[in-house]
This record gives sequence, C-alpha cells and structure tokens, in this order.
Amino acid sequence: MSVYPFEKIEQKWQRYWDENKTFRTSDEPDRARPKFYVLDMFPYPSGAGLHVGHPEGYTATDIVVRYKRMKGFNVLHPMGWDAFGLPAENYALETGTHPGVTTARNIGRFRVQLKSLGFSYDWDREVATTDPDYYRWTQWIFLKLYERGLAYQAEVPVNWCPALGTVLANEEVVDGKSERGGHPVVRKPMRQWMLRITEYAERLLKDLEGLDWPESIKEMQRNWIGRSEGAEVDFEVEGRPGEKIRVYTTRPDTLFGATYMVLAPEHPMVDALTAPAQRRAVQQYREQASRKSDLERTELQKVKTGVFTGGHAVNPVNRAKIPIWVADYVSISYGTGAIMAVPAHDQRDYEFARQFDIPIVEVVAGGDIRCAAYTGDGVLVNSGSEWVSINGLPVPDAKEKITKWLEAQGLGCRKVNYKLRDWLFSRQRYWGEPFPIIFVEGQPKPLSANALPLVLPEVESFKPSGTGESPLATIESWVSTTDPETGKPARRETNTMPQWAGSCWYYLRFIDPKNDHAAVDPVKERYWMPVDLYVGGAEHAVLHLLYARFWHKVLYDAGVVSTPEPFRKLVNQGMILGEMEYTLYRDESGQPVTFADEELAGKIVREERISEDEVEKRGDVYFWKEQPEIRIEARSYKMSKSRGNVINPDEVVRRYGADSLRLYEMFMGPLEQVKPWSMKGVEGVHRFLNRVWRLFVDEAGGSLHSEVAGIDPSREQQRALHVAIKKVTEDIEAMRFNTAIAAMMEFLNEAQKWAPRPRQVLESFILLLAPFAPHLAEELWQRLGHPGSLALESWPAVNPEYLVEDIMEIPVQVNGKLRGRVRVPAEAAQASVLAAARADAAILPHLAGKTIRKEIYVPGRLVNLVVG
RNA sequence: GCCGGAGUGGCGGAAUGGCAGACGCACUGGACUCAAAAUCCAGCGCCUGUAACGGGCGUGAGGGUUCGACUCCCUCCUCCGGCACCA
Repeated sequence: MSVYPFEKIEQKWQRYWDENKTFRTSDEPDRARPKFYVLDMFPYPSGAGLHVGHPEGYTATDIVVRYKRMKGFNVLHPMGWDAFGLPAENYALETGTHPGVTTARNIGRFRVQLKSLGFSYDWDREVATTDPDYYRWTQWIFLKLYERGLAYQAEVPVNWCPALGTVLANEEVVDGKSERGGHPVVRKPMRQWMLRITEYAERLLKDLEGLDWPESIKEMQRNWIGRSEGAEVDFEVEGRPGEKIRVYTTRPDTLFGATYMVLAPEHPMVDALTAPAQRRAVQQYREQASRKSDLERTELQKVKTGVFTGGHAVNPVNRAKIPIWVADYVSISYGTGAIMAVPAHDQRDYEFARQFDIPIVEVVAGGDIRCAAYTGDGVLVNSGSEWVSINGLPVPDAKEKITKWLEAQGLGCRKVNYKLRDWLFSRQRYWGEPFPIIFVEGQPKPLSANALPLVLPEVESFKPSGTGESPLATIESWVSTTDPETGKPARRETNTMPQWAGSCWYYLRFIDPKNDHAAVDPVKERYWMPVDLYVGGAEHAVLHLLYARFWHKVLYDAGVVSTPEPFRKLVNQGMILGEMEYTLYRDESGQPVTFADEELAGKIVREERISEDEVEKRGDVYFWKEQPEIRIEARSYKMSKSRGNVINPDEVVRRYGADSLRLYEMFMGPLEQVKPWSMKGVEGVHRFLNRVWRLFVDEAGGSLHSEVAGIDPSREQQRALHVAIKKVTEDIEAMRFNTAIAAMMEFLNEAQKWAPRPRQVLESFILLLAPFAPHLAEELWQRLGHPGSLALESWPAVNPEYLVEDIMEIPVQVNGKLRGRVRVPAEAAQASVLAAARADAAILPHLAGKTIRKEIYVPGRLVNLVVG
C-alpha cells in the first residue's frame, strides 16, 4: 500500500515543468557554459504504445541530463519520432485509414506516455520525420548525395509477391513466402536507387578507432564492412587468346595449389566459356541458381553444387591448365565474381573438390590434406616453376613475393576488398520520403533545392499498383509533370526512401529544428556537435549507426557539418525480458515429464506454468517439489503478445508511479545487460520511495515531519551523506545507476534512525535523488520551503574530510585466510598495525609454534601474515 | 563454423588483485493489531561441531601465476547476442 500521493505529485510537477518550460534549451549557443548533447534513439510510434524497453534507455539519459544540468552544463536533450514506415502503411491497406492519421494518433499517444514519465526533454524541439518541414531536408541531403555521385540507379532483384501485387521487405518474407497470407515470393530485378556507401568503407572502418563505443558494436561494424587484403590475378582462357578471367584472392601465396576455377552463375563470361557439350547443363544450373534467394543459396550449404563448363584457364604462375566450373558458392557481388580454387587450403574449395573428384595439391606444409583443408600458417611447398618460385617461404613472405612478381609481370595487382555492399535506397511504398528526382526523356534530373519539399501527394487507395511500383505510380496527375527549367514533359520518381533515411540525420535537426533556410545552422552545429552520449538498443548496432555515420561523413565532406563522426559515446541498453517462468511439461496422457527428454524424443507435450514455490533447485537444475524426479524449465522469455508476458508501462505508472518505474528500471541491474522483469522488484523500490517520503513528511501527510530540524549534523551524519554523494556522483558518471540507487538506500537506512534529522543533510540527499525520482524530489524540495524547481540547483560536492574515520577496522589474514580483525587509529603506521595484528587474541593461536615468514600490510585495507 | 559477451545464494545483482554475497526481492521469526494489510525490529550461501563461540567448503569445471584470485593467464563446458560459402 502506498502512503505517498505519487499520482497527484507527478501530475503537478509535469504540469509545472511544461508551463514553466523548465527544460527549454536556449536557441543561441551559450559560450559561458560547457555543452552536453545527450540523445536517445527516437522511437517508431507504433500502435501498441510504449513498452518497458523504451523507458529504460530514456531514464538512463534523463538521469545523466538532469545531473549534468545541476553540474552547470548547457544541456541539449531532445525527442522526436521516426514516423515513416511499413506498419502504418499496412494498417492503411487493411482499414483505409491514411497513414498520416494513424501516425499522428500514435505520436500523440507516445508523447503523453513519455511526458507521464517525467523525462526532461526540450519539447520545443520535437521533430517527426514525416513532417514536410523535416523531410524537405532529408530530400535536400539526398540531392547532396546525388550531386556528389553517391546516388545512382541499378537493376536489383527485389522480393516480388505476385499474389499481393507488391514488393516485400526482407523482414516480410519468411521461408520464401509472404509473411501475410503465405503467398510465394520470387526474385525480380527492378530499377532501384543505390547509395555508394562502399566509397566510404575505408573511412567508416578507420574512424571507428577513436569512438567511445562498446567494443562489440565496433567489432560488428568491422565485420559488416569486412575489409580484406589480397590480390586480383588474371587467368588466360585456353583457346581464346587475349581473353582473361580476373579472380580475387586473399591467398595469392597458394596460386600453385589452384586446381580449378569457379565462376558465379551470373558471371558474364560463363556463356562464352561453355563448351557445346556442356551448354544444356550449364544453362539449367544457372536458371536454377537465379531462382534461389541469397538465403536459400547459403542455407543449402550442406552439399555444394556446380557444373563444369568444359572450358579451361591457364594458371599464370606455371601455365597449368585448370578446369573452369560454375557454382553458386561463389557470389557475383563479391570480388570479381570468380575465384581460383585451392582445395588444399580453403574449406569450401576442399568440400567442392571432394564432391567432384578434383585434385587437391598441397602448397603449404603443416596440415594433413587427406583429412581436411589446412588454412593455417606454414612453409610453401610445390610452389615453383621455371618462371617463379616461392618454395620454402613462410606464408606472409610468400604472399609478398608472389604479389610483387604478378605486378611486375602485369598479371595481377594488390587489391583491398570489402564485404560491405552499396545501400539499396528505394522502396516501392507510399509512406516514405518522395525522391526529389524527375525523369526528362528518360534521364534522371534532380529538382532544385528551392523546389523542396516535394510533398507526398494524397492518394485514393493505398493498394499496391500491381506492377511492383509504389502506389504513387497510380497517381497520374502527380507522376506526370514538367521540367521547371525547360518546360519539357517529365515524370516523377515513384519510389520512396527507406525508413533509415529520416533517422540518418535527426540528431542534426534537433540542434536547429525550426530553421527553414538550412538543415542546421552552422554556428549552432559547431557549438553542439558531436553528440556526447547516444543511448539505444543494440538492434541498431550495424545498420542505423553505419548509415548515419555514412551520411554524416558525406555532409562533412560537403561542409555542412564540422565533425567527421556524429556520436562520440554510444551505450546500448540491454533488453528487458518478461518475468521468470517455471514450466512443467506433461505428455499426451497428462503425465508430467522431464522437458529435456521429451524435446529429444520429439513427442507432443503440454506446457503448464507453475509458481516459484512449487520448484526446488538442486545443483544447476530445477525440480518439481511434488515429484522431485521431474525437471522443470526455468527461464524468462522475450516479451511478446503471443506469450502474454508483456508489461505495460502505463499500468506500472498507475499502480506505483513514474518515479517507481524509473527507479526500478535503473535498479534491475547494469544498463547494458539483458534482465528479467519482476513486479516484486518494482514494489521494492516503491517501498524505498515511501520511506523517503516518511523521512520528510509526517503521518498525516500534510506538513514537514517534526523531526526535520535546522540543527548541525553530527560527524557520523555528515559521513553517511558524503559517502552517498561520492558514490552517487561516481556512479552516474560511469552510468552505474543500480549501485547509485543502492548507495541512496544505504543512506536512507542510516537516516531513518536519526531523530532529530538535520535539514541540511536531508536537503543534499534530495538533490542526489532528484535525477532518479524527479517528481518526488521536487515535491519534497518545495515542502522544505524552496520556491520553484530544483532542476538548476548545484549538485552536492563531496567533502573528503567527512569520509575518513577516526578508527579503522583492519581484517587480519594468516596465510591468506581471514582469522580476525584489529581496530587501530586511522593514522596508525604500518609497524603499529602489524604489531596489533600479531598481538590480537584471535590471531595468536594461529601463530603458535610457527615462524612469521612475511608480513603484508595494504594500508587501510588488510594485513596478511605468512607463517610456516 | 567464426566473432563478441556472460556464468557469483532461492531470485535480480555487488565486489575488477586485498573482509565474497553491498543493495533489493523472496523466505523465517518477533513487535504492533481483535485480526489482516501496511509498518518496524531481527535472521537469512552450504556443511559441521557448539556454552560463550568456532571449524571446513564455496564465485561454471580443471590447471597455473601470487603472500593473497570472483578478479590475471591457459584448457574445457554451458548460455546469450551477432555473422555465416565474402574467396
């Protein structure tokens, strides 16, 4: 049961902050104060409303922001909406409701929910990616990309669903069928816009080094970019003088071990190389491959497939003739689309060679190629010819020598490759930013910047056009236009931009959200950038963060922004799982069974939720108390509607208040970690807030508690306070919110014993609590007699003088085992501490009859006596 | 398969070379109450002996470094996340 009127207090202060614009950040840069820009990943305003994962990161940043404000920083902390996207469009398809209507409704709900949690955003800076005043500048940035040759068109396969008459996003395709309806999906090439992110691959890779990001995220980006060093080598084609096949390899040292060559099925030279006898087989194979999606190609990896073309290539190092195969384990989009296959030293080539009985020649000693490919280091063997030899060299030297030789002979060259592909930047959808492009006589032409925004037109129906084009293609009056320069007839681009576009630069717009002359004012940009702290989910580890970095670098090159990287420090909050669940399994006859056995047997089992006290743990395993031989599955699951374990933050706020929700989410454990929800845990922190309330307010709830007095605090009281100040300050700086809260709980446990309670100490404590539970803190601050908000009060400073104790208790170990403790004055010297330890009653028996061989004293921490 | 991260009481977690289990939850006992809830007080890793009070074991497993290891090094196991024919 609650004693403190959190509902009244929270509404009161939310209204106060709103009306007084307490958290408004001035439009003009404030050079007198250091700036601090804290950004949350803005949400997609879904119809389901906020889930408990949102407030996790948002509370963390809010604590940092409120703390920094009190520390005297000029803080920027904005919020907005990533509002384009598929769900609204799909909803429009089902109900006929305009996505703009749905989006506005959802934004309204999200805003109310976020405000109800007391986050200190500057709401005057709110932006939505769907607002024409916003996407005008998204389109403008696209023009910058286009001008710089970074946007181009290409024919690219899409997921085409004939039954739905539309193109589907990858996540809408499940096992080759449409997610909605289960209709077959095929791959069909369509004209698309691409962004040349590959041009920035090297910089995107290199600039990761200087970022204060989690190592795992940097590593994921590095893997995604996938830089490799190697060589391109030209192979002549036998019987076709002058024609060459270029391959890419990271192992030029193994050239002498190349026993065949593989071309991707889509390789342009396949036809020319195919011998008449093989033509049928090759054609059939290529057709088959073209129908497979990338996923199928890789998922059927158990058995490698391929077909011999009948043609041969000539190995440039020894003039050996090797057969040319076509196989789909080689991809056209990486390297040159052709490889030299060295089965002895490449796992994939090894499998293929085994499959088709192709010779395997060892060229690096160290493995046993009869059993497996050897990819390790070693010394080169079998690697000489009358033209060149690398025998006897270790792998790195062999690479170097052969590459130099190839370059000198004009047969090849050093080459760096990336796994990163260009970014497919168009979608055949309505609810996205229109491209500021028209086609005049079939040629693309950018609109001029002052023609922006190109507003999304109203449309009769959100049904797909049926041709695979976006619904925009059906609005002839919009598509058909004239070139404003020449007056010639023109047609508009009907593709729209992907959802990533708007989120690629929103952090810049927050700096200057109302500017209608520029995306962002350069003076303000230089003041605020880079973002000092960016918090969001790890699901955006690669795509959003890589795309945003790419755009940022383009804008940097274009002189629009002043920093090469947008986000200085990045933190990922961990997912919040549902409550712990204990599951008992029963077979068809209702008999309880141990879940692991039944899973293996593949039998049908029925799940039954049971409560925690029906379960007992033995070792690492949980058992059912009723039948102790039956094992129970104990784990927590991702929250999902279907599992019915979703926690609604509104409900938590209603029952315990926003401060309790905030505090609980921070108290659960380290921010970055995955952790299960526990309603009991919410009650725990709620009790803590109640106790804080009762420290200040009497039973009747009206006035200040009579024990709160303007007296001088004792040394012990000062000490309790300053220990808390130190811990909370350090923990906020390091974003260890769970231990900061624990420190405040420890303080409260002490302070509850005090009567009377010195007001000065209590006031400092309220300031410590304020970033975590701002509503309660504001209310108590006011009741202590302060007019207005505490948001800009100074953060309490630690006085180290209060941290030292007069007497310290030093644990004493004998041979590393704790045997007692001695109490000595704080300033005691090593010799006297050791003497006290040796003389201690608890220690003496352990020293009896033994010699002290070594004495260790860690000042203020511990004594260890080594005896023998 | 490869790359990251993590394994600590009944549960969430704390301690990053120096007293393992802070803080919270759950649980047990007590106070208050006609009673219950709330609140307050006390206890709470496991085993073991006991009169006060000890002793042994213990941070996924095994080994190593050190006066001393949850913490550092090596090998292995399990779980989570990401990538997966990238030549």
